[in-house]
Amino acid sequence: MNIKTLETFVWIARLGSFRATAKRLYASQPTISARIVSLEDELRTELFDRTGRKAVLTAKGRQLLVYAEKILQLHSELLETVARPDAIHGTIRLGVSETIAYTWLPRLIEKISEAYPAINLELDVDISLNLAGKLTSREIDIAFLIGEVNQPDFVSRPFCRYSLVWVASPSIALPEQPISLADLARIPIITYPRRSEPYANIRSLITPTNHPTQIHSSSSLSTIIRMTVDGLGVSALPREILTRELASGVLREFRVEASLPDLVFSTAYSASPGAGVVRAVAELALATVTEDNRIQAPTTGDHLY
Amino acid sequence: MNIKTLETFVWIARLGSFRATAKRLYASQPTISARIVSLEDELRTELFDRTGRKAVLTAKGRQLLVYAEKILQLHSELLETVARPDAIHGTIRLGVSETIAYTWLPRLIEKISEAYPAINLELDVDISLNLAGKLTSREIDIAFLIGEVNQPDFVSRPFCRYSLVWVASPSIALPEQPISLADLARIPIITYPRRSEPYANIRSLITPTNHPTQIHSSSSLSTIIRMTVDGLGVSALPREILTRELASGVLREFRVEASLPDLVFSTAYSASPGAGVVRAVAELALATVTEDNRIQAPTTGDHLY
DNA sequence: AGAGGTTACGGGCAGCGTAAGGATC
DNA sequence: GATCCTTACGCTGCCCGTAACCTCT
Repeated sequence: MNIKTLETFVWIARLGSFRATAKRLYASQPTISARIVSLEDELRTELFDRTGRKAVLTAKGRQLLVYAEKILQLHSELLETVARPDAIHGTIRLGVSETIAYTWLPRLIEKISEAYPAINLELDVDISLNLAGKLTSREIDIAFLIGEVNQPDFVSRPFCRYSLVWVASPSIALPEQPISLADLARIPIITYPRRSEPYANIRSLITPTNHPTQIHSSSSLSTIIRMTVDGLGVSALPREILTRELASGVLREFRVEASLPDLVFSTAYSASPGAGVVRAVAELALATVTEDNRIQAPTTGDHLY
Repeated sequence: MNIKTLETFVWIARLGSFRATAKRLYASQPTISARIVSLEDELRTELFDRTGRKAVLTAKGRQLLVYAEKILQLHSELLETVARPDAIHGTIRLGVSETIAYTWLPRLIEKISEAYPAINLELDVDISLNLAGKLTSREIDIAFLIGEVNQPDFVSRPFCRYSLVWVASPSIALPEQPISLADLARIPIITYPRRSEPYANIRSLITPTNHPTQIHSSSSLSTIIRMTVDGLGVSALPREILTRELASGVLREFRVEASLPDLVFSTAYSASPGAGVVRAVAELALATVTEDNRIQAPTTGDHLY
């Protein structure tokens, strides 16, 4: 019995599937089978019922799960405590919403590589709704997303807030004074994808005007910015991702009578034990934000993508 | 990192020696070295200071020890709980005083092989004083001995009691009535080794008579019996080891005015974690005694040695 | 010199991936 | 038939023991 085998066992218990575990642990499916067989041989007990679509724990398997999770928990605590940071290795799957990717993600990644040079990061940029789904299906280990993940077994903590500013190309004539919602509704709006919180906020903002406003949405922030710069519409975005465009004058800020709610981002990750490194990364993320005590623009003006 | 490596680490910490650990774990000394080197490489930390006569833990090593012992503890609990009994394997070093070896040790061994067929037993028959020493130096895992082991980190529980009967060869003329201590002191006495509790008890029994009694002692119970049968002296032994001799009439019981204290045996083993199987064997030993609710003679009249 | 740990090296076996073979829905 | 796990098999790499070497007391 070794720790790798116990980890395999725990992941099968979590995912209900040998195949998914193989993918999760970057191994072939027969390898996963072999590990469990060896564990079952050693304990002379069947651990999973493989008939049926999902691998389901037997009674003995449930007993083992308790111990295995405790051992994995201790093991990862051990690594955090006694290992020198560069000895902590492995792959962490990071799910981030694009706004994060545009702002302080580069700094976070820098911090992570600095603190844990041997950790491999896998980035998955997606909208928050999908990130939450990927988190619960354990396709990613930790997410930085809009809103909170209100699932049992998941830790979710708000950690930064962006207020949105309305911007438009100078080619669109707009007054210095705040414009009314009715006026806003007559201009095409480019924003985050449908099924995202900002989209819903804008939708509910202009719905009362009863105007059939054109709303373009894109899952790519750089596309939103590009379209706005090209004068295809106006958009409401965090000021932090627009530093270059506002400085060079290709975009101009304008004001609207009604205000949009801020975007509140949280970090979320599985609360189940054995994910000490993930928790450490979450702490690092929080520290990265709080050390400046406020949100800053990325150190470089260049976008990530 | 695997459990075997952690176990190796813990044993070096306990014994202060790579070499002793190699012996303890039935491996070569370079193998032990290699395991620790690999652990140190993985954690990128030095765990032992090898200069000097003893291997001594570094600060990081002490941190690791805490986790390693917890993990080993969980691992052995896991084996006890979820493994089918015949899957529990390994070697247990059993230290027993000869009286135990003569009486219910065969039944205990039978019970152990029955409950845990894959466990290897290593027997070490010695006098109780030496057993206590071997226990603290971890040469044996569990001991069944006279008296208690009053050491920190050791569990010690009394579990059976033998009263001693005086026996002599019929060739020695002795009255039916109890004889006085003065009379007893005139006969050579054959008993347990010096530095043993029974020897001390007999010594203090006859010292008041001020008679220069001949006391023969032997570390071999069968020799004591043989000498007594041959009429070289009388002896005080548990009735349970004399069933054959008393039945065949080669020994006869006689009474003495003063009485000797009973021999109280206890089981003792290390209280430090990671020795779950040892504890299980201790429980089994207690059960073996208490199920009959009294001490019995061995099922077979034949002696072990 | 002797006790104790490290280095060097060759052999065996455990564990891996690929490919083919059931079983269940 | 699709999905999922098991079996078969060849290969790689790790881990072990032996032997020689180094380093303190």
